Amino acid sequence: MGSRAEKSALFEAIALMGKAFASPVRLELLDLLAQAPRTVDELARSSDQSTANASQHLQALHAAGMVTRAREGTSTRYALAGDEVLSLWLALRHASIARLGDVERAARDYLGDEVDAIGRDELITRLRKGDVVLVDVRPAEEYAAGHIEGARSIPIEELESRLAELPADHEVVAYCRGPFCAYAHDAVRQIQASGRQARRLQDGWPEWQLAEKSTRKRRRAA
Amino acid sequence: MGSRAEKSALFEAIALMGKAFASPVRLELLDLLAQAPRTVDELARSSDQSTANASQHLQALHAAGMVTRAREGTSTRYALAGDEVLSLWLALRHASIARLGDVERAARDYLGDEVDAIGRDELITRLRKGDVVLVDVRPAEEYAAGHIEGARSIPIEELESRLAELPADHEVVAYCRGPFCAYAHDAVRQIQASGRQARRLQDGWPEWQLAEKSTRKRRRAA
DNA sequence: CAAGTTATCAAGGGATCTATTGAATAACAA
DNA sequence: TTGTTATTCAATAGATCCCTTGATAACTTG
Repeated sequence: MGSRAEKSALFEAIALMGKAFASPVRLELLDLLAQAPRTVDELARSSDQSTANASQHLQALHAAGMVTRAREGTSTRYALAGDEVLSLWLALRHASIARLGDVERAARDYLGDEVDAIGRDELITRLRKGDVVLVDVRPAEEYAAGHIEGARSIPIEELESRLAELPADHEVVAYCRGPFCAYAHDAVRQIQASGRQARRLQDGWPEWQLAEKSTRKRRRAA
Repeated sequence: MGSRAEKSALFEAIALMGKAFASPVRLELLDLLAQAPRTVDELARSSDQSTANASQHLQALHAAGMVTRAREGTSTRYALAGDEVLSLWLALRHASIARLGDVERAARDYLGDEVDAIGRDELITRLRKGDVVLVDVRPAEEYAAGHIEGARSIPIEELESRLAELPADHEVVAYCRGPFCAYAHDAVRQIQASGRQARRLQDGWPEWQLAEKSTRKRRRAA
């Protein structure tokens, strides 16, 4: 007990999970799974990987305990293994933004010009007052897998043809997968171009969902 | 904007930090730095690595933005780069405990039999009532670098000879580096063997410190 | 049962990572 | 200056990781 060998074994066991974060492909798969469970094929297509490669990386994530796997007839559906994993991924993203300038630079390149954002707290009070319309611009399946209460689904590809559904006299808030997802940025630009007021929610569905759970827990404790 | 190349660049930038978690040696170095800043030589000795190897890993951590480096005369002192990094490390440890059975098994092997633990909330109320004595059993330098308010320092190596300093009529709570540190476990066993009541604090100094900061922030916001 | 999907397996070349060794450098003290 | 200590650099061999390719397995549907 307390020997070097046993201490090393401990850190090696943790590094097994750490290794899972060492590949950009796996990170992208995790990011997709943070929205909704998906099959290998869907994940491979969304991340521009060959099926075999996506499958291999998913197996690595599975071995690291980060995703669960469920057979569904002819296909296999992978999902994040739990909230610990989600918050770990969000913590990595957060820390990398804070510490690596390249991440912010890469994000700017990918997202284009910054658009006005609104924070969680402000959105909650505005929603309570009823003077904003909240729009989920992710694909319909992701909305179906979970969304912010009170949001309506208008996938980004349908937005242009459904602009008329949005009120002209209220501000519109759009949200999507998270701070690195281009959908909400695009949506805000489109909505603003139509003469309406619009902002994007600072975070996306995964962050919102985690925040909900932790405030609920804190309230229960108090 | 929004192209595959730019999206890949984004995930590659994040993976730069993710790669830092892929090696057990680097994790151990991080764990040591979570207690207090240290020089290369100290880190190498504490982690049973050659100086050159420790230096190389520290440089990798530095490139990943996870540690800062400061020259101090003839030596170089490394420190965690910020709270985001600390909470990221704690999140990894937490998720690995939750998801990888091997981690818990390895921890049990390293720590020996479980001893009674006390949580943060209970400790706070007991401290307020003044009916427990809180002991920091880490090395004196780590106590000096930061400790729980109201704790007294009795490094584990000195504990046996200083048992008399502990009151027999109050419960003693010992804490150390964290849930994977053997010091508090050992301390509780020693104190109990001397006929006193003792428990270990569930978490260690790093967790406590982060929790302090986040409750303070929440209170400021409210 | 045959054909078609979907996912995994197996093997290999190329890239990357790791620890070791020994030399080089920087700061300081005598 | 010369020696001492603390750290980094450079080179290297061995291990591991990554993606591709082609075959295989599991299951569904016609």
